[in-house]
Amino acid sequence: MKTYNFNKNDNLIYKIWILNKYFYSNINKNKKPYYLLLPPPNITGDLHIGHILNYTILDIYARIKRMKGYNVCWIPGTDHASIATEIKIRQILKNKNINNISYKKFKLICLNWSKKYNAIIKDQLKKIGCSCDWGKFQFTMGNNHVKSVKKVFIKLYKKGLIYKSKRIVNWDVKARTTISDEEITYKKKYNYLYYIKYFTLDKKEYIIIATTRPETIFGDSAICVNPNDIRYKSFINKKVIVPIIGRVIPIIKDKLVNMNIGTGCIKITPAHSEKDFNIYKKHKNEIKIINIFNDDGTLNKISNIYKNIDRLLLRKIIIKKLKKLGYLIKVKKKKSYIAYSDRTNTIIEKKISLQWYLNMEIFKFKALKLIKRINILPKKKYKILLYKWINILKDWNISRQLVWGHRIPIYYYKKLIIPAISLKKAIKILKVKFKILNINKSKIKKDKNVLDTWFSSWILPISALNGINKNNNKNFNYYYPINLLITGYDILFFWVLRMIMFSSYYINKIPFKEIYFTGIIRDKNKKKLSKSLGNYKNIYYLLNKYGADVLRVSILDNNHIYDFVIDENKYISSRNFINKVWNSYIFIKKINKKKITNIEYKKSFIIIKWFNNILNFYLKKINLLLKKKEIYYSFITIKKLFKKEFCSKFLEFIKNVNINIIGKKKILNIYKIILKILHPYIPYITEYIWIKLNNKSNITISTWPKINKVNNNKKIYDTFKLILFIKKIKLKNNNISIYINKNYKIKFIKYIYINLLYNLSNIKYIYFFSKLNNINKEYKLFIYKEYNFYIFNKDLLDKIDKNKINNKIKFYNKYLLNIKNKLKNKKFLDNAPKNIIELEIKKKKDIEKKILIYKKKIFN
RNA sequence: GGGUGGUUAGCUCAGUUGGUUUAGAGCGUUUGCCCUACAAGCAAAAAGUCACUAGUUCGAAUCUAGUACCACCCA
Repeated sequence: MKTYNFNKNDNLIYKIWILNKYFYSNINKNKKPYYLLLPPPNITGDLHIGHILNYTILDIYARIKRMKGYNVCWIPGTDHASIATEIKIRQILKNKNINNISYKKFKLICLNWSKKYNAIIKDQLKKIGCSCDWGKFQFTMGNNHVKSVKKVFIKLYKKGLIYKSKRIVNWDVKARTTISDEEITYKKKYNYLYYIKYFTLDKKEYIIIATTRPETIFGDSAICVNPNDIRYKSFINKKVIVPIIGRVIPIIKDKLVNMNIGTGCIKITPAHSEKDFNIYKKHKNEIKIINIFNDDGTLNKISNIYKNIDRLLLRKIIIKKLKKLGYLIKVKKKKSYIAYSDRTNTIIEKKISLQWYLNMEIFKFKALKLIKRINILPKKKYKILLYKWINILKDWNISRQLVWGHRIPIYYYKKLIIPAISLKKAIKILKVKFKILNINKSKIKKDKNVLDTWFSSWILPISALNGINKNNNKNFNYYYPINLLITGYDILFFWVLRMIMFSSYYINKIPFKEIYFTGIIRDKNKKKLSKSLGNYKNIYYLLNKYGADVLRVSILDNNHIYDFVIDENKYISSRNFINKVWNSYIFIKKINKKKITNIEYKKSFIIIKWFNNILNFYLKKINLLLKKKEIYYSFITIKKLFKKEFCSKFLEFIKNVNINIIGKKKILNIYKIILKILHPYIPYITEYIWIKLNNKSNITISTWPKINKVNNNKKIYDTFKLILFIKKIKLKNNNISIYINKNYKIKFIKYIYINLLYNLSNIKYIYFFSKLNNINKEYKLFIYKEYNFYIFNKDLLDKIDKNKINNKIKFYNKYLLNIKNKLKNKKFLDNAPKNIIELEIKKKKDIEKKILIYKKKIFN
């Protein structure tokens, strides 16, 4: 078979790995632990190529470390993603025209959804080859995790860090919940500023306010001006009438009002603006809070005839009416930034609301102390960013008005607030602590809010080892902290920073020793891959079309430190690469063992020795790159080793000589080393070939190749350099004779090397000369570094276009002039290092010779 | 408005301490080859004002500043 059949093999191979428990990890004091955590994907849908980027790089590290003898424990998991999942499910229900669903039923639907997608995600992770310990799988709504989250909440609550407070929050009218500041995107949009008249009680005077939101007049509590504003001094403490609704409100003064924006005079709606709310707090005695919205963004009872009309529609109605009644005097177009919800892409409303908050000060303090110990890769910029982020952190709104998520473990009984892990515990506390004996169970009420998703994922590094339910358990002490966390920089704030804060506070330890940030895969328009845009291909589609190894190569073949794009070309070139790996196996298998002469044996032996040197060189380079965590460069190097060195050179040479049993064994050893190096990057095909080669054990548990001690034989090195050069300039079927300067003859004096030269580069004759004059003018001069040699080949040179040669001569003349000027420059000669000057002189000589050759070509 | 990153061949990008780079690779294009691993292959060719301007330096794709465009993050 000429192409590799991944569909048949990949599943089978994964089964072999699982059956042999290769990825299973338990405490082994003789081995160094290597703890990895899979950044849990959301269960909102299946995985896309963006996830695969992180997981592939993680897998490479897991496999290399395993091969290097570490006890690798890679814990996989998924995130229940409370808000994202809930929105998704509600949307699906809405499309099916299912409304008014009960709490219990909805929760059940969510649970079934999570079961379905947990299974899909697990399957996809396995299909791309992730070597996770599946026995340790973590779902953020799993039993162990739910317990841990509750425990953490209660502990923080008891310490007084969690509190309830009425504040202005971001309200997503579609999802009907609060969302955090981080879940908001500001979009540049044109907006209109409306200038509206507010008359005083006697209707003789009026004041003009400018607002972008005329529909909020129902919530107007006051008009506010800056106390230093001369224009409005006479108005202060007077009263005005709100247009249309006729409510009387006071005019107050506050320094928070900017005199230069609009008319310098604003209306105050404290329930729906953070700034207004701040002003309200200072004037509590003078004004009231009026909430005008329902949870879905329609107007409430207070608006009377306008109730249940959406706010955006109402705006149009109100503007019309204001215009008709003569209140609206001016409309101004204005560019502004409008807040949209990341979750539902709807305009965010500000709303006053009672929410749970977590005081972050102690977390910030503890994290800043320990963050220095974390090694941040690949760029230092993220470290600066982390500090910056920590410092601007406000108290965290941790409650969400959703169904799907961790219910806040707080129970209310009459006026008592009881933090408890379960109803049973709450009753016990009531009985024991508060000594209430006749408890009316139906009057115990649980808090209706759920916790922000990140409140459950920030404890994951600890809770995945059950370190919260059983602190200092054996597993936890052995594995913690994570050795290397790999994740996209986009969740730096949401997740990474919070894990650092939690671990620092809770156990006074860093959660991970090292963090490696990757870029993000984008589409051709440089947009993030997202489910709502649908700008990516399904993973199953790609797996079926190309297979896991091709997918991995397509990802690895980009510098993933930055954001990048994968186009169809990448998949095709990666497929070609995998195919070549497969065909290298077929070729190796077909090598015939023959009985051969001593000279033939020596020839094959030299080729093998030469390649072992190359292999060592590459292995050193790859080890160094891996140590520096330069994963992209390591892959590029490995690809080059396989394609350019192993296939194009080594295997091509092998074709030209006969091989005996010993030779084949040595070739197989080389091939096995190549496969081992390739294995972490393309695990499936390498394992398949490994099995086909009749190895007793699997490549997954083989050891990483060591650098062999091979004598650096200059003679071999020089011979192959020359062979490769001749191959480069020689076209097939051209009769080439080569003349080598006698001074260098000594290098090839041994028959065996001469023989190899003939054999591998297909030269007809090799002559040695001592002086240039001795050579027939028919021969054309080529220069190869330190060797002077001539090649006889009329056809080759006749083909060369004279114009092109002229151009080349021009180019080299210009270049030569540069070098000559450089060498004339005293400053250069004084300042530049000796070797650089020597190099320039050498360059000059080389180019002069080249020009001479080209000139000869033309005039001959 | 503030910050970060980018601009190198038709496309996607490398270029790791300024000098072993006379700017490279893959894909695409053109040419020649089905020679018993691979046509998803091999061999070769064409293709570039390194965005622009100034500066530092003996020497700049590389360092500094500014400009333009693109993208992302934050408010």
